[in-house]
Amino acid sequence: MKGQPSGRPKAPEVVDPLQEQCGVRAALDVIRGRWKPFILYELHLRRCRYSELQAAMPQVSAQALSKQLRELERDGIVARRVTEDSPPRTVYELTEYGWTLGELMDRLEEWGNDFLKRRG
Amino acid sequence: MKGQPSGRPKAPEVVDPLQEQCGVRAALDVIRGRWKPFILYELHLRRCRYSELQAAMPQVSAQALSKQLRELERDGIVARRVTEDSPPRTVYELTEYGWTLGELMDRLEEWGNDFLKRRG
DNA sequence: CGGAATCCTATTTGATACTG
DNA sequence: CAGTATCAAATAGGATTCCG
Repeated sequence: MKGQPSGRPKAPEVVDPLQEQCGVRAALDVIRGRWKPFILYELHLRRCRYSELQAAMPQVSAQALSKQLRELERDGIVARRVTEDSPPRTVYELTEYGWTLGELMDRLEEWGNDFLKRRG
Repeated sequence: MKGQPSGRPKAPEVVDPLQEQCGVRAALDVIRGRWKPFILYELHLRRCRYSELQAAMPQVSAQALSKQLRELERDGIVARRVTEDSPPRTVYELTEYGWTLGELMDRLEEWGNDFLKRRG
């Protein structure tokens, strides 16, 4: 999450350092965006061009896709690469660090699927 | 650097990204709230009364705490129990199912702490 | 004490249009 | 193709107040 707790205009801001340094929060912030799990899923299957990602997720708007990709880039999960071919192509792929999310995503999916089953 | 990606996600066979039945999304929705990780952390240490949770998280408002607790209740993670004592006390505790989140939370924390270290 | 109701702000997401 | 700009809508979270 960006910066400080934002909704406290009047009170003097005391930010609990433990809170900002919380690993769980940090991890959630990285993967939390609405489309990020899907982006990660697609990119774990193959490198993708922007338009391929759009095609794989027809419901995401261009703007939303851009934003989530930039955030994933900023966080070192995804790399944007322009190929040397002609015509050059923009491709997105997981960074090496991005691949370390794999196990975590597996757990999330595992727990989440069980949750969905229980909830019916 | 690390060698080859060690945690390569096992590709779930067929995932329709359009479907809202995505396990990852479901899991994230359960734990995503701003205070939920902290609530889960506190409750994994001990049963807590409402006011104890407030004391443990001085920055959360009563309204926000209520809301997150109700959501966790709805999702079967947390149980609200009123004791038979006099005066009666309201206590919150993890359900049995709630405890199954433990491993997932550990992974999140682990990855997140590494992320924070890298980011400096 | 343990909340619910109300109101308000900030962040997130989406829709649409436009550009190199 | 690969985005950006702009605006509108939805949502999350906080502050304050009030109640049993």
